[in-house]
Amino acid sequence: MKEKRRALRAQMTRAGLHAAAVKVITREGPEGLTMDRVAEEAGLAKGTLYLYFKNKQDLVESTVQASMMPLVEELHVLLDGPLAPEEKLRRLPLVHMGYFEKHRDFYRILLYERNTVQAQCRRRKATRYQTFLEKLAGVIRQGIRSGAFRSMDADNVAAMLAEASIAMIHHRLRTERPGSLKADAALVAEVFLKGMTSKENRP
Amino acid sequence: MKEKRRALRAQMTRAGLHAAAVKVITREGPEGLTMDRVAEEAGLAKGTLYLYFKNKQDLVESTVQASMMPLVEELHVLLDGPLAPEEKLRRLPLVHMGYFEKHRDFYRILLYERNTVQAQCRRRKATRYQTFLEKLAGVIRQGIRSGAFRSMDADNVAAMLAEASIAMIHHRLRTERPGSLKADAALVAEVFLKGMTSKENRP
Amino acid sequence: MKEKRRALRAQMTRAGLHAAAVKVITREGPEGLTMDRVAEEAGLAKGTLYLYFKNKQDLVESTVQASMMPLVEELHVLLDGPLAPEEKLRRLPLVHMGYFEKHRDFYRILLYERNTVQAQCRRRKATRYQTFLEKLAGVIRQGIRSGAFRSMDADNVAAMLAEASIAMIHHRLRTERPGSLKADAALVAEVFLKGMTSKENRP
Amino acid sequence: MKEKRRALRAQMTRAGLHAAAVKVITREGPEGLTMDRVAEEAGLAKGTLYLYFKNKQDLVESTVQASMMPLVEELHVLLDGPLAPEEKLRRLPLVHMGYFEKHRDFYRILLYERNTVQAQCRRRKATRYQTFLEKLAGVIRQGIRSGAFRSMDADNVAAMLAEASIAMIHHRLRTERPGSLKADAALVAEVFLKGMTSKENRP
DNA sequence: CATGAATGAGGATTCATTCAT
DNA sequence: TATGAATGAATCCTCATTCAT
Repeated sequence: MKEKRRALRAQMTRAGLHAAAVKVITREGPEGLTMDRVAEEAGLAKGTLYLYFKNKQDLVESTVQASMMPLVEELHVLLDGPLAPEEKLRRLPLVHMGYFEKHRDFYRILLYERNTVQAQCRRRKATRYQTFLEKLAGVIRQGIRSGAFRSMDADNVAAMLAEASIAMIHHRLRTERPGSLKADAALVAEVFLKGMTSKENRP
Repeated sequence: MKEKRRALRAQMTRAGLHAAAVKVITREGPEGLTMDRVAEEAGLAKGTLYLYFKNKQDLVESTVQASMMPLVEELHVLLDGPLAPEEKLRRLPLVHMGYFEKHRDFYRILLYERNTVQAQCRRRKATRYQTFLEKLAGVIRQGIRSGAFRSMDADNVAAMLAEASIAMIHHRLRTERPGSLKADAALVAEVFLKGMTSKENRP
Repeated sequence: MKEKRRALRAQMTRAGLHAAAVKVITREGPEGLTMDRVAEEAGLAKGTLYLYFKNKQDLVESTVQASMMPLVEELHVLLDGPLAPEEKLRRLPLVHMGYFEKHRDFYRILLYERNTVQAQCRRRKATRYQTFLEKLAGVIRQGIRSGAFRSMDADNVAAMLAEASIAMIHHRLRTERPGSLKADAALVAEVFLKGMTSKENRP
Repeated sequence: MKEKRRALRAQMTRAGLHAAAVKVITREGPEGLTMDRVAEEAGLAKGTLYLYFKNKQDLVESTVQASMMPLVEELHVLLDGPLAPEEKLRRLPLVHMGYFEKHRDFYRILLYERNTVQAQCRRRKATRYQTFLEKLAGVIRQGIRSGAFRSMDADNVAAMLAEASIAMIHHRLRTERPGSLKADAALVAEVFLKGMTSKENRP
């Protein structure tokens, strides 16, 4: 009973600290993410952070994880689902872009993670992003086998598609009054689907 | 006369410092870029750096500028050239990717810039990258007007294309033995060209 | 009645905390002695420690006191006993060394105390160790008066003897398979007894 | 030329920092040795310390080394010299004690080192103190072989002798008006020499 | 022009101690 | 009594920047 209460409260504080970290990164950039500022943003003392996170690294990883998990979940549900590969790819950009449309703050986190990826690549520690890319490549390979797409390097195309979506998100966030989200997502989907289809392109 | 001599020598020292900064970023990562290390790498005293650059920021910006200028030059030559829009886009990825294939060190700089860009975006300071994107969008608009491409948001597609190229570069750098550069560049070009052509794909 | 019960329970808790502190010092070294760790080792909450000890310093001093009291007791019994001075000194090392042979953990405490003593010396607060040394010096003086020992500075010899015993303890603890405790204690006793006897060694 | 100047000045600054560290340890105890205080004592900024020492540990080790080297030198000269073992032991306490009589501040350093020894023992890293003890044990073994001393565990006696000297130093430092240094040193020497001789003790 | 010693603000982390429950 | 969340001072260390030579 009491255990649960306590665990619950701890989880809430952790969530609050995640939120504070996101705000700080959004406001000050990744370099500006200091324990002091997170604590201040959260209205707690510096030392308190260390009751909830072992490290700065722990705080950061935990924040990234918490921010991205729902998206990753959605993406995996889509990619693992029963739809045809074409349909999966068609819907992917909307899911991807929609998430950051809802949670604009998380875009900075996404970039933050992408950079961290560089460093971790050396240590060969698989990141969520890489896992996602591999699954996406798998779907593309399916599409190739099924004849929906022409033969090509699936890993490369997967990376291209993902980055194109992110580019769109970036562009929308920087634009004063971006157009319809659906339209933009559809653009990404169409370009890639058309670009990947096999047959009758050269009559 | 003497003025020129001096100016020339200064330019050479600056170039040497740019190179040193690139080496340091490549070796130690962006976080590891310190004035100390750049000075050591260049074989100069720490204080000397401040004779050539006002700031660390100045050094960094100048280094990025110097690293990217040749590429930007090439890209502008291509985009401003006499070729048809389709042909320009077809050649773009090879130019883009080829540059980083030759100067692998500069890829880290590219990423470094992309991050820094975020901060500068707020100050509404146009970056080279944005200028490039706009020019690329212009070419795409031409293609749309000429009927080569179907109607779509040129700015968005420009960003997608650029980021897709960068994704390919990234992927190649991380892969042990990447395939042929030409093939990969062709993949990007084909996907986008096909993806952008107008109707006649759906009969 | 109830008063006594309570006081008894309090004493037991204090004893448990002493034991916990000893364990922590033994395991983590003097620097590693933190209130957190003592609490954890004792299975109590951090705050609870402050119900039993005013301070960290209080806890430490109390622990040292508790660890050394039995030894001090034994030593005083020996020194205050009815034996002849020579016999007292002969038995001293075995008592001294035997205690730490039985309670190896307490050796760390002994060292810990010896350091802390430095600081307290200034405050002229007599320590148990000093009291013991003075009593030992008294016994030596007796021996000198009785003609068993030759004339010399009793305080100095007392300190020498005590430290020599500790050195032996230290040496034994660091040695993989130390020899017989009795033999080592006898060595200390003999060296000092011979060294202190009066003339008749040079015929 | 200039190199030498610079190196010389650096050495002087290092020496000054050693002195500052010694002062701080003497004044505040080993726990009180902080980089801040050393810097303040030396009249330098915190950061400056790190131009001369990699670490706090580096500063400490370097300080201990610098403080103890002359003594260690003297001791080794004595023990490696041509004298008979008895004579070496007879002179040892005076050398040992005389050093700290001249450099009273270094006594705290000696204790500091002795403690650190504990920690390093586990890492089996031989310390100067241990090296000294081993050499001393060697001399004692010589004396045993030559028949000057009776048979006994040389390592143990070496430790006893060394610690007895230190005990005397300690005692002298704590006493308001200690007696003659020579007399005290002679006391240590006599007790041990007599205590170690072989022959005619039991007539 | 060049140097490099010195600075000091800033950042991560630990830990004794308090206090509301 | 007992708890444990919260605190904030203290500590080690880094690094951009300045300035006297």
